[in-house]
Amino acid sequence: MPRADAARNRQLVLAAASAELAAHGLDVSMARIAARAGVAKGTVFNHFPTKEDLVAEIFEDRIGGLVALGAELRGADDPADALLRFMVAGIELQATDRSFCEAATSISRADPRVRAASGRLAETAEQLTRRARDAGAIRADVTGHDIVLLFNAAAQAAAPVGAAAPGLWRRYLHLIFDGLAPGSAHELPVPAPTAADFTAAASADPGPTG
Amino acid sequence: MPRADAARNRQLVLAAASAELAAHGLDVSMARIAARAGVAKGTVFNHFPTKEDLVAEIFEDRIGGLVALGAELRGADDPADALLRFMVAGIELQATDRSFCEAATSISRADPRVRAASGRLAETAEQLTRRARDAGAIRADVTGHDIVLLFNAAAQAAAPVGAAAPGLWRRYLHLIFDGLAPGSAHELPVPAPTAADFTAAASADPGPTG
DNA sequence: CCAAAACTTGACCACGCGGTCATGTTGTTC
DNA sequence: GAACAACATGACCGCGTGGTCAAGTTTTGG
Repeated sequence: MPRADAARNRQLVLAAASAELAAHGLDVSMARIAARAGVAKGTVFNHFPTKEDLVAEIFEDRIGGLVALGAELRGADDPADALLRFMVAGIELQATDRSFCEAATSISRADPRVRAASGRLAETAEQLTRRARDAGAIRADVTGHDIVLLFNAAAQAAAPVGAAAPGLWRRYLHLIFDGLAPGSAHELPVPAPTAADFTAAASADPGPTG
Repeated sequence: MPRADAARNRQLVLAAASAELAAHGLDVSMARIAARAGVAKGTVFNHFPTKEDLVAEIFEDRIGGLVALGAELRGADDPADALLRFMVAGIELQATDRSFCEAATSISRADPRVRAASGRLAETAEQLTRRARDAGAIRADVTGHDIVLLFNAAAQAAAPVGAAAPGLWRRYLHLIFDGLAPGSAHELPVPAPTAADFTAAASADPGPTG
């Protein structure tokens, strides 16, 4: 059993890291996180042997939250609305968390815990998508993987203007949602990505430093 | 007049930097660029007093290419097709160039040359958008700024799978384009961003390192 | 109350970064 | 070809990073 103060410090570090990552992205230094937590740098490394470990734990938690929400929404009355709410949550995560929107393209997809959580997220998205599709609310050629990737689309579209137009991502979410409607659907020129594409990308991606 | 070999070296550095930035993103070291160019590190700093200068020059050039293409397309027969081609070019720039897709959110929007080029790009996008709108090819509530921001949307949506599914961005471009159609347009919940939003974001954005 | 285990601490290390500069080399000019 | 300016070079600097560790401090079980 861990010591009482150690457990408390662990939570302090997690909270500090979460806040710093959200505010400044993946490039925050461990020293800065330690300072915010009110502990020494060594203490941080005591609880998390490496920076990647810390980040992975936070990411796992955040993705887990999304998965939980998705599970709730699976029982909602209106499948289209459920899917929309799911997307809102996913995009909001990226729009309000700098590290999260960076991470979509890079690091920590290599971590097994994060990859497992991402897998669960994809599955949840798939189920919500299927329900919406079966209800005729969205076009037939869109998959759960598409939905997860479209999180990035809306969040990153609004990212360049940042805090100057805080809710701008909603504009692009709804624009994309109109594109998901079955009404004006033209045939898409490229097949949807498969789970294998994601794993291949995660292992092949050399990260920012080639 | 510059010396002959100096001019040649300058081009070598620009070419090397362009390739390295595209391959490895904004985080490439100046040493690496110098090595690729076959010159010493000091030579790079001789021609470009700072890393930001080098990057800005390359960005200015790339954006300039897009603007030139947009000017051509302004005279095309089919306004909707012209807009689509313009978007293809813009997204392709981001999809094939790592630094470019990172830069959308951060650095070097502070550089006056890059900002000027971005301004010209926005203007070009506005004109192409107006033509498509006047022709009834796209919904009325979409602006040129939207179009530029949607470059990010499609490129970043496909980014996580990276090289595992090379043309995937085309899928999301067409999905977004379906959302741009006037047919299934629902009212968007947030107004389009203004030019002021961009300038405010550029000056307020603290960059990756808070 | 005490000793052993758990934990914290901050100085410390090696490294790679952007950037500088004295020195040597090369292209240019008359 | 000489002499000067323009340029190339790579050792070097300060800095911040992720990560380590011996020594000191606390909590805990008996």
